[in-house]
Amino acid sequence: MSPPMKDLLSPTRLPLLTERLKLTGLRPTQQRLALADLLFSAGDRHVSAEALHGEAQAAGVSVSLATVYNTLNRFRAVGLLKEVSVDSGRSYFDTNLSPHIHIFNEVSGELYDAPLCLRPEVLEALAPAHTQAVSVDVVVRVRPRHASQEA
Amino acid sequence: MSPPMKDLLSPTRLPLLTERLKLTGLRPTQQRLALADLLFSAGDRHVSAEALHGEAQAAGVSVSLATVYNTLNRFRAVGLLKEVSVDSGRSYFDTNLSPHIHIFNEVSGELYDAPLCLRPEVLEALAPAHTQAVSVDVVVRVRPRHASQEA
DNA sequence: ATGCCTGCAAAATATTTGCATGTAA
DNA sequence: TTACATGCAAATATTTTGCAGGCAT
Repeated sequence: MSPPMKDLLSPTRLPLLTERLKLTGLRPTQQRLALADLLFSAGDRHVSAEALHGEAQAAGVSVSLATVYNTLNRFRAVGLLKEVSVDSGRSYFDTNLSPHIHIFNEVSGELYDAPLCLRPEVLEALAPAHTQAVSVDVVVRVRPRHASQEA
Repeated sequence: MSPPMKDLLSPTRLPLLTERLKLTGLRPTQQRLALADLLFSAGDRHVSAEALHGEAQAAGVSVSLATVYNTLNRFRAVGLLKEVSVDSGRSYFDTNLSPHIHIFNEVSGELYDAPLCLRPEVLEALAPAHTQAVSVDVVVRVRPRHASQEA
């Protein structure tokens, strides 16, 4: 007996998100619109599938975890998201599509962004023969000062 | 009825590997010595737990996958290996301990090394207040030229 | 002899897939 | 109407853990 999912999106953002999905060739379904709203309406975000699922539930959106995974993978496939491998065993998805550096606090789990200044010709020069560079992922792992050595 | 594991290691490498493990505080057990031999006797390597387990089996070394995981984690904990997050959902361990760049071919799965030139003060400057940089991981993802867009 | 190490299996975690049903075009 | 999307559950995949027995010191 929950309200229709569309009512959870503001009339301002709904048409924009709908258009954005259509441009990628993805159908603007209710679940995709709701997840897109959570992802793209609040600045740059780094989320795990589990975390996004939790946010959706909290927002009253009915969506299964499998659909969250499928949606994140589709969004990545069409270039709406980047996947970040900062911690093996768990995937994070990043709404910041520009080349940048991830600062990962190994103790708190926080993930910050920092700008990356890398001339395109340098990136291309790194690719071995007969390959082209697709992206560069930089992760700087930090700890609180004076913390112990081991994870 | 397999031969003693020690016999699989050359008399030249055995004492070196034994000493290396002792220096880290790890007991030089047969399984650890055999895995260390596979890891450290052939230049820089990038291996997954599963792959290393397979190599050990092929070499006639009796070792369980759980022990491979435990051993890789211990080796990393004492600084003999670095862990690489190039592909979420699977861990790779790297015997090259110096700061460097990973060139990852997304299509073939190959992983190459490239030197990283980064002044230490630049790395430190990236760490937010009250944190210190522990390491920097750079992964350049490449594809064969003219390959399609999607993973 | 003591305490760390191993093997096995089971548990824990993370992600993908099959299929019947639902929904956008 | 037709093809694509969703939900659910089960299947996969990866890694960790508990415990009885083994081995290095």
